[in-house]
Amino acid sequence: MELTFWLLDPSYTVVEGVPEVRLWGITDDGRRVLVKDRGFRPYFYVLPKREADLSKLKENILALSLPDHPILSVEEVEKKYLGKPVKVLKVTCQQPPSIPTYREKVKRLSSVEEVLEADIRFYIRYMIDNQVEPCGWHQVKVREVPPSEAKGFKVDAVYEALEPPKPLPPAPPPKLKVLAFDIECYSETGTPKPHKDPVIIISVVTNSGDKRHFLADGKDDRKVLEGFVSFVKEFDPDVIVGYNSNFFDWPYLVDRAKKVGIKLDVSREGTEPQPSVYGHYSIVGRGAVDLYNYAEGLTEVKVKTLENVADYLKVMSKDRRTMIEYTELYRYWDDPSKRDLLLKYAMEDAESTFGIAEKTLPFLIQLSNLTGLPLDQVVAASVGFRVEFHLLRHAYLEGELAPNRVERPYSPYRGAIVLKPRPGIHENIAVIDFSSMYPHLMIKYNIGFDSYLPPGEPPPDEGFYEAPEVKHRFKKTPPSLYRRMLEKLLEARAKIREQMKGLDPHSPEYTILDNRQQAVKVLANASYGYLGWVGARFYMKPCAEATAAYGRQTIMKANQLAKEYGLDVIYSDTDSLFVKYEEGKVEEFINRVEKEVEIELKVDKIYSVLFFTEAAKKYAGLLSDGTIDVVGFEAVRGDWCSLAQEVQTRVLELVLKEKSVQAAVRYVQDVVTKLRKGEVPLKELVIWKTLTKSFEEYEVEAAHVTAAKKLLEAGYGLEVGDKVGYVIVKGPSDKLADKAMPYIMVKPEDVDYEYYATRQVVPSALRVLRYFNVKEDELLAGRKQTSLFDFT
DNA sequence: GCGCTAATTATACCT
DNA sequence: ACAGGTATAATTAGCGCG
Repeated sequence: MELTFWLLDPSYTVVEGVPEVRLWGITDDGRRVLVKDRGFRPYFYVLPKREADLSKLKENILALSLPDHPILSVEEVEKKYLGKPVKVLKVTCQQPPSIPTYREKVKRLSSVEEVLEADIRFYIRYMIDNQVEPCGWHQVKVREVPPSEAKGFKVDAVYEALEPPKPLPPAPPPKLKVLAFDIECYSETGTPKPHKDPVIIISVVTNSGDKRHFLADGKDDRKVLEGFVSFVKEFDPDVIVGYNSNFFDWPYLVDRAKKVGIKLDVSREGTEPQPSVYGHYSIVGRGAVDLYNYAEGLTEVKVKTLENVADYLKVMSKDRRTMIEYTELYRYWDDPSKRDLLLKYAMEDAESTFGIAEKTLPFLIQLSNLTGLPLDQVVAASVGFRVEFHLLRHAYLEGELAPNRVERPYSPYRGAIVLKPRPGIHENIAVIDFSSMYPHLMIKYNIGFDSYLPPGEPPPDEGFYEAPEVKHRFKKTPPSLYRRMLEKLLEARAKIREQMKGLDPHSPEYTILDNRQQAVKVLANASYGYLGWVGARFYMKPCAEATAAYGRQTIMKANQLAKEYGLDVIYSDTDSLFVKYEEGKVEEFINRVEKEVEIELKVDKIYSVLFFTEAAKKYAGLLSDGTIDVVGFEAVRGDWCSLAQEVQTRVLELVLKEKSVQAAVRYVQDVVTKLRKGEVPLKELVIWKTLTKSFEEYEVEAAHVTAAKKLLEAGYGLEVGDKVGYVIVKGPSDKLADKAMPYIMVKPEDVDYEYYATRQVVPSALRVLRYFNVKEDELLAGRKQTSLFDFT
């Protein structure tokens, strides 16, 4: 029979010595199913040395075969390696776990140059080779496995694939069952530890409208764990989402369940959550998604707490949230009069998580489908790996072998051009930029690891492109794999955007397409950086270096033409030009540049008023709708206290919009006065900085590090990558590092308000106001003198 | 040892 | 673990100095 299903989660196992790929999915009629395929075998490639005798090598490899998990075959196949045709041996084995062993043995054979693609996970290999796509629809010929033989699989039906599934054209995903959860633990001393601290609450929200708590019995958490497990089994979610669940909830639940003797068998094959690739927890048959991974990509949110992210995504407003300090949680559990509040708080966490999932899953589903990484993995994988898996799919289709991942020393190269801005206020400025400059340059000059012509190699008849300055050469034909891949991505995006035009922006069709085009954009934009990443399989520095060099040439050309057209360039960074907007001239200029460099150029924004300091990468501009863009300034940097950010934002508003330096000065003076009187909430004085390495690795004493040490002493778990919130207090010495206190330990009377006045508020205001002759003294003096002139 | 500047370290931003 | 370019603050090293 034929079955149509949408692939949610791939896994595999070895049954009776045979590898079995397991495709967990949802059918077009809404049944949860498992499709098993025992027809696929793991393999790797052997690149022989040039002088090697292939038939001899074949024999030598086969001689390594062990009876328990044999080598099934060694065939000679034609492939390409970095664009060059090669004869390689494909070594097919019986069992995936034997691959690493055979790889090591084969590698040591004298006539072997390299072993390739031995480290690609079995079910990923299966999907690549059969063009099976995660989060995509497929059709497959199957035989149903009788229910009596399918016990232990928590699905509506189990099938055996008679041949590999075939992908179907893109269509909307099925209705997925989504469950969001969050746990609270009981700890009187800092971060809870699973060996001693129980789970007291698990709150759950589902998209069937269910919201409920599971509670511990006092400090006995057996009931809460059991309740949760049986609820998961009963609701049977396709996707389970948490927030920081990879680092907290799942490992904690697993440890706790073990400790109290409860089986956390929440997967669709009755197994526990397992730690897996990219630091994520996998639950077989479901998509376990940690939305913190998604939040890591939101650069606009500086401190990525659940509350902040939910607020930013308009899922749950921050000022309407029930907040309880982590240190206080246990008191709320112990005190019957406060417990309801704790339950409310816990539920709001689950609701926020659920809300974020609703908004982000459609995009993540598209990203999974496009890259070929399973949903749970694609969320956890970094940008580099997303690009890489997408690339692996292309490489396979074109017969290109994937190089091995090797450790390389960091090796930087020259990048883009940034011009110094013209400081001060400007009016009517257009920001013109090249669309997707790097991808288009790579296409135009056929850049790629397979088209690269190393020094000394004779050029082909068809000719080559030679990059400026760096002189790297690339064959003009055939089109590089990178070029074809990027063309596909850019075409796909253009097509999607065309389709979107006819649709209502609020319709589900529109949303799906929008998510798809965003996913495509992510990949296209990261493709240039990937080639210069020393961790990349397809690392090829000359490609990245040449692309950057062409980029410099292109923007320089545009700058030169702007001058010829009488356009005043005020600033330029990488692929953008800020020019005085003169309508006719700008259009003519754009046409000319497009003709010369063959890359689309467009007016991105027009600022009615724009402000620059002497510094590059910082500006603030007023748009016609009255909004102000702030770029690069302290106001958008997460390592300044929010009071200083607020002050700078307001100052920019007063200067750009109200055009009143005087009002800005008065405003700052008022804030300074208030600050000195202690009338500013402590919260606004917290400075957040990331702990980027372990304590021992720091070479100097930094404020956030000393604050972090104090947190650690008090029992709080802190890890590399965490943000430390501290406040500067009147300290034992003048050294700032000695005066930094974790904000949760600070009393308002301890605060060093002079620090905030002289090192936070006034500097951030002065960054702008000093261009209008405002002096530090004036701002610090409080409101006395009336000031100065306006620039208008 | 003191007071200064220059160099180094550390972070977060922009395209 | 996508890239390089840039700004900025704070700490530390280095230097002159009876």
